[in-house]
Formats: sequence, structure tokens, C-alpha cells
Amino acid sequence: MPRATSHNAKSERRDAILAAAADAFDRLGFAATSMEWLAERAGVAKGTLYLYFPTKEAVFLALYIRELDAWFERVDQALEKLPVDASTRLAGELADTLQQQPRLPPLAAILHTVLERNIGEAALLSFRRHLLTRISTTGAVLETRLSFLAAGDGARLLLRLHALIIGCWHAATPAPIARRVVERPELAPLRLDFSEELENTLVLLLEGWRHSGGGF
Amino acid sequence: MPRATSHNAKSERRDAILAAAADAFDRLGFAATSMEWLAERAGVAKGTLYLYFPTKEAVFLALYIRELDAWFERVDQALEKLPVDASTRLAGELADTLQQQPRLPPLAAILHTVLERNIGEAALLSFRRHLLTRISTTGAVLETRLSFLAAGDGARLLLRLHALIIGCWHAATPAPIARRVVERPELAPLRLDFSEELENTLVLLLEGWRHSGGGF
Amino acid sequence: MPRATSHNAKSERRDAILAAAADAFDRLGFAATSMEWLAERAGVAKGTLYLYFPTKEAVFLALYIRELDAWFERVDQALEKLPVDASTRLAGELADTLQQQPRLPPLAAILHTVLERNIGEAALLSFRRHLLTRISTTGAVLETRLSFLAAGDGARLLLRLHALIIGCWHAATPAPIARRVVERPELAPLRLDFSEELENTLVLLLEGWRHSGGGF
Amino acid sequence: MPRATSHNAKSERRDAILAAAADAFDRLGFAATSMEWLAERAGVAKGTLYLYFPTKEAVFLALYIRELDAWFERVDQALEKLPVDASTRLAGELADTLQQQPRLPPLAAILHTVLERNIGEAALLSFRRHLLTRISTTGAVLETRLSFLAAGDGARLLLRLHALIIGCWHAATPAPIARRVVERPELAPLRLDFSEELENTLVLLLEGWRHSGGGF
DNA sequence: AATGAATGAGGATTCATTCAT
DNA sequence: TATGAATGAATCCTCATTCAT
Repeated sequence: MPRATSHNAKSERRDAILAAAADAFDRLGFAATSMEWLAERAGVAKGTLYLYFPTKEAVFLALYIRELDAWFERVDQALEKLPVDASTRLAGELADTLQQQPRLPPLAAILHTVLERNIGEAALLSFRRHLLTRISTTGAVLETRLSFLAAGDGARLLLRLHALIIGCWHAATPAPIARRVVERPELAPLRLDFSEELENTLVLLLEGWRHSGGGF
Repeated sequence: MPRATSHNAKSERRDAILAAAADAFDRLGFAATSMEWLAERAGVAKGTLYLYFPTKEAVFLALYIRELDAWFERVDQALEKLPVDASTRLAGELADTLQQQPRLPPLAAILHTVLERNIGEAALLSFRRHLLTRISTTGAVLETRLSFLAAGDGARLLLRLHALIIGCWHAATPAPIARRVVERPELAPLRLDFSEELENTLVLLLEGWRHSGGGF
Repeated sequence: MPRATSHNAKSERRDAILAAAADAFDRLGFAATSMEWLAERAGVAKGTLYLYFPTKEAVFLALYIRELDAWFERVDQALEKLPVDASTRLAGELADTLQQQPRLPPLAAILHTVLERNIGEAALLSFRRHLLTRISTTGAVLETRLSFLAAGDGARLLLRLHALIIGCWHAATPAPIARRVVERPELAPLRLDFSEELENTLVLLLEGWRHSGGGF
Repeated sequence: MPRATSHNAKSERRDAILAAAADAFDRLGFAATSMEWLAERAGVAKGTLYLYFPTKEAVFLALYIRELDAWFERVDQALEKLPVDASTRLAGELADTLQQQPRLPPLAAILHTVLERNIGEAALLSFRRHLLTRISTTGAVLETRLSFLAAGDGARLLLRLHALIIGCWHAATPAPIARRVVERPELAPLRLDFSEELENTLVLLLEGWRHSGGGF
């Protein structure tokens, strides 16, 4: 392995690890992924992993952050093109952005219960600050697209959307074993499509917001 | 230990185990609870646990079912007293029922990612059927309280509420280590109160539903 | 593996583990012995080890206790046969008992720095109490053999002997690599024989004690 | 970092490392000290450490040598002032010198089991030779203060003292966890004070030596 | 001489589950 | 039905040391 001396080379190595993590997450999920697998896949020694990330959770949190940043950008772009107060279309666009980043919802689903539990307090603080900045910025953009949103409502809406993503993903994604069970016609009402459910709920939410005149 | 021969005695023993599980969940959470702890607390041997439940997850799923049943009853009662189309009050009442069963949201939060992953297919089927029945029944009641709900919308709403509970609980419950971080004034916007957040979102959702004229 | 149900069978299994530990200690020493090696050698699964001993250190502390008990008995027997105030012979006999238990000194040498560091406080207390009892009992016997020992001096002498054993063993036992170095004729003065050194020092100590008229 | 080109500058850097090691040993002990900590503290890079010392053990052996040399000088000075055959006072003075170098006993305690195990054979030889010289020199001085010491007895006595230091330190220094246990009044007899125990034993040893007429 | 990125061996411990009694 | 002894898989992380730059 060539030594990553320059800032650039280090960044590239970090990227390689995250790429391995992305691959692992898609195939195996967080729990089933071992640091050893990651190391092999990234082409580094196990110890080298810990030069770049303090814990396993930190690796996947970094992955989440990367996905999240990409998503916010995607959202920003989508919002720009949108007319004002087209809340239904807006909901659709948001759902679309998530379909283009299928890794984001399952990562969000373990964010609070797993990822945030074993990174340092410093890393946590940094992540949360970053999150707040992103939410605030995109929240402000959101406020320009929905006239019924008061100042600060944009961020609130995004936070709520975040919760919605987690909840819908959980509700719509049965365990592998549960898949078969839910296929039964009798249980059809319990079968949800993540994207659809999210979009529908979001439409209702926005509609409600519009008619409520704020205060949430 | 006297042998539990009669159906009654067996049921009592099962209850003792679930009581231990409830206590353990409140104090330690699912992951930190060991079958050994449960056995000691329930006054049985470790092996005996497996006469009553096939897996650790099954124990906590049973606990969840118990909590869920109690909750549905609570909801039914609350709904009965409610005037028609008092959606804001209804949201408040629903949030209240959850505050009276603080164990339900955190159990729901691990339902799909943990509990359902390691029980037999049979148990899963049985649980899902039970769930559907409960949701349908209470959903029907709900439809009598909200005139804008079409047939089947009650169940759909409850399912959506379920997702909301999970999402809000995740978003509002930081890891112990994260607690301190979120206390910082600068991060106040990221600090959510579960019950409040749930209620607010629900209000918006219902309001939206009312104005949308169905179709979700 | 047959299950060790009876108290007896359990004791036998414990013995088997300790036998494996004794073998391992002689061959590999504490640090180089792994719990895996121990388990294989004892014919049990790794987890089973932890049914009998809470930590690796606890295994070897148990071994030490066993050696120590045997040693105290050996000492008691040796003392019985001895005439009064034959301090030089007594020193020789004591050195002999140690030569018959070659495992004791090297175990003592890591007692305080290693073994006592990772067993529970309860186990530590129990060990120390046991040690005190043993030391007091044999100390009393010692006082009957050496007329110049006041009440309590027997225990004190044994404690001092304990320190001597540790010190002499360290000083007389060079690291494997150091063996060759010390063989050089020029370094002969640094070459010590454990048993001889211990005996000589003990003779001096006793002689000094005899002439000092107590107070130590 | 400026390059240490001159012999002097190199020596200074070596000193800085040893100063860091001394600090680390006092605070953390050998095992808990990492080369990284040492490097940071000494203001050099990790790799630089290995330009000055071949292994971690070599660092602390060098520290030990330094302490030992200082100690021998201290002893020489103390002996000079002493009248002949004041063996009790002499024991007291020796104990004093150790109290003034509190780092020496714990370093001696790991000398044979740890430090000497991972330095090259050459370093070992050099250390042992140095030790022998020191012991011989100061041993000769000792022989002038104690008339009952034959030629060579001085060195022998110092070697024996070395073993005593190690043994007493082990016996008197319980593991942190053991501290509490030994505080119990019932276990008071097992509680030793290093300096006191060493001095008392030394007094007895010298007294015995005096009366024995040599031969040890 | 100095750096610091890379290495990779190494091991105790937990705990859900099984099954002989 | 109850027990509890036995199992054994499963893995994160540390850190002394090396060596390319």
C-alpha cells in the first residue's frame, strides 16, 4: 500500500473505506458487517481503519453524513425548480430524492439507536451541528417554496420529515423473514410501500400545515 | 418451583416472565437485558424461559403485544367519549394514551429491526394477523369519529400513526451520550419532545386529511 | 461431555481445568497461555471455563491457592519433625518445601502485579482472608519451633518469607534471553540460585531475629 | 523539530524521552504507557523514539539505569558519613535513599519479568556489566563500613538487597482494587509498609550476618 | 535525523440457545 | 415441566514496530 501522505491521498483512502462501507451496508447491513470485511474490501489493514475512523459506528455515521449531504443538495436543486406552493408536487419531489438515495432511509433508521451510540462526544457534537446547519439552510429554501411556512418552519418541517423517513422505513420494511408473511393477501393492508407512504403522509402534512396557519 | 400443570398456572408463569421483561426493558432496554437476568427476576431457570418463549425476541414481542392490546383498548375508550370531527382533541387524546404507556413507543421502535427478526414465521404470522384485526377494529371506530375518513381510512390512519410513533420516538430520543450534546442551547432546534412532536404532527396530518377529501 | 451435575462432578471438572492451567503455566507461563488453550486441554468449551472461573486471572489465582495450601501443609509437616531452635535446619527445610513445589515461586512472582488485578473484589477478599488464616496457623506452629519468636512473630516471619520468595525468584530467574548473558564467567556474581539464595538469606534473617530480641 | 546533529543535541533529546518516560511511569505505570503518549510528551514523532531506543522496554530500562546510578551515588554518599558497624543506622539510611527515589522499587519490580525480556542481548549484556561494576564498587565501600563483611560480601549484600527491594515492593503494594480490601481491620496483618518492612528485614539480615561469621 | 502512515497479530469475554438429567 | 450445565460463535480494538518519504 502506498502511504497516504498528502491531504489528498488521505482523503482518497477515506473515500475507499466509505465506498467499502456503502457496499457492505447494501449487501449485509450494519450489524452483519465486520471491520475485517471492510478492511479487506477497502484494501487496507484492519488497524488502518482505525486511523481514519475511531469506531465502526463512526464509519457508518460518516457514510450517513455523506449521503445526507448529497440528499440536501439534491433537495435544494429540486426545490429551486419548483413553483411556489406546489405542495403536492413538492412532496413527490422529496420522495423522489429519497428513491435516488436508497441507502439514506435505512441508515437513518439506525442513526439514533446504533450509530450515535458509539462515536465520541466530540464527533456527535460536530455531526449535530452540521445537521443543524444543513437543516436550517435547506429549511430556509423550503420557506421560499411554501408561502404558509413561517420563519423557522422550514427547519421544523425537515426535522419532521426526518422522523417520517425513519418511521415509514421501519413500518414499510419487514424483516426478511417477515417478507413472506406479509405477502399473504389477507395481510395486504399491512403492506406498505416506503416511498408511496412517505409521499402520501407528506402531502397530508403539508396540506394540514397550509390550512392550520402555523403554530407548529 | 412447583410445576405449572394447569393452564392457569402456566399462564401465571408466563405473566411472571413478561413482568420481568417489562421491568428489564424499562431499566436496561432490550439489548442490555440477558435471558439470565430475566430468568432470575421471574424466579425460573434459564431453560424454563424457553418452554414459554422460543427466543428472547419472542419474549419482548409478547410484551409488545400486551402493551399494544392495552393501548388499543385505551384508544377505543378515549374515542368513545369524543365528539365527531374534533380532530385536534383527538390528536391530543391519542398522544395522551401513549404517555400513559411509556413502554410502547420504545418497543415499537425496535419492532421491525429487532423483535420481528428472530421469532418463528408462525409467530410472526399470528402477530401480524392479530395486529391487523386490532387495527381494523379500532380503525372502524376511528372512522365514526372523523367524518372525513372513508372506509378503510381508519386502519390506514392507525398504520400511519404507528410509523409516526416510531419515527418521532427515534428523532426525539437521543442516545444517552447524545443527551448532553443536545442540551447545548445552540442545538435547541434539534431537541424534540416526543409527545408534543407526535401530537403536532398528528394534528397536521388530520387537518390535511380533512381537506384533502381522501384518496390516501 | 457428561454434565457435571453433582457437587463432586463439578469439583472434578474444576480440577481438570486447574490441571490444564498447571500444565500451561509450566510450559508457557501466564501471559502466553490463552483461555482457548486451556479449554482444549481441559476438554471443555471456552464458555465452560467461565462457568467455573470469572476471569483468566481467577484461574491462575485458584492454582496459586491450591499450591499455597499444599505448601503450608508441607511446611506444617516439616516443622513438626524439627527440634526447637534449629533455625539453620529450619531454613533448609523451608527451602526444600519450595523445591518440591517449583510452581509456587513463579506464581507468587506475578501474584500482586497480575493475578490480583483482575478478579472480583469478593474473590480478592476471600483469598486474602484465607491467606491470613493460613499464615496465622502455620505462624503459630513456627512460634513453637523458634523460641525467640514472640506471639505474632510467626505470621510476620511468614509474610517476610513470602516477600523473600518473590524477590529471590525475580533476582534469580533471568529472562530466557538473559540466561545466555548471565552464563558469561565475568558475570558470575550476578548468577543466583533461587533455592540457595533463599535459604542463605533466611538463615541470616533467623539468626538476626534470634539476636535482636524481637521488635520486628 | 530541529535535527539533533551534535552529540549534545542527541543526548538532550534522549533526556527528553526519558523525562517523559519518568512522568508516564509515575502516572500510568509501564503497561498503561503507550509509545504514542511518550512521543507526544517528549515532543517527537513516534518513529523518532525508535531512533533512540530499540524497544519500549529499552526506554524504561534506561530509566531504571538512570535511577539506579543515582541511587548508587546516593548510597555511596550516605555510607561515607556512617561510622563503622552501625548496621542499624545503615539499614535506616539505605531505606531512606529508596524513599528519596520512589521510582526505583516499582521499576525494579518489573525489571526481570518485563524490562529485560525485550531489549537486545547486547543491551542486556551492557546493562548487566554496568550493574556488576556498580555493585562491586559500592559493595567495596560497604565492606569498609561493616567489619564483618568479607571480601565480596559487599556485592553479595547489595544483590540480596536488590531481591529484598523487589520482594518487599510486591508484598507491600497491592493492586488498586486490592487497596480497599486490605484496608479492612481484620486484614491488618497483611498490610505492609514498604520502607518499614525493608528496613526491618535489612536490620535482621545484617544482624544475622554479623553473628554468622560469613560464609554467605 | 525525523516523520507518521501502515501494519496485523492477538484474545478475552458474552450470552442466546440446547439438551441431558 | 423444570433445571442449569454446556456450548461456541463471533469480533472489536490496541499498540509496538516498521519503513517509505
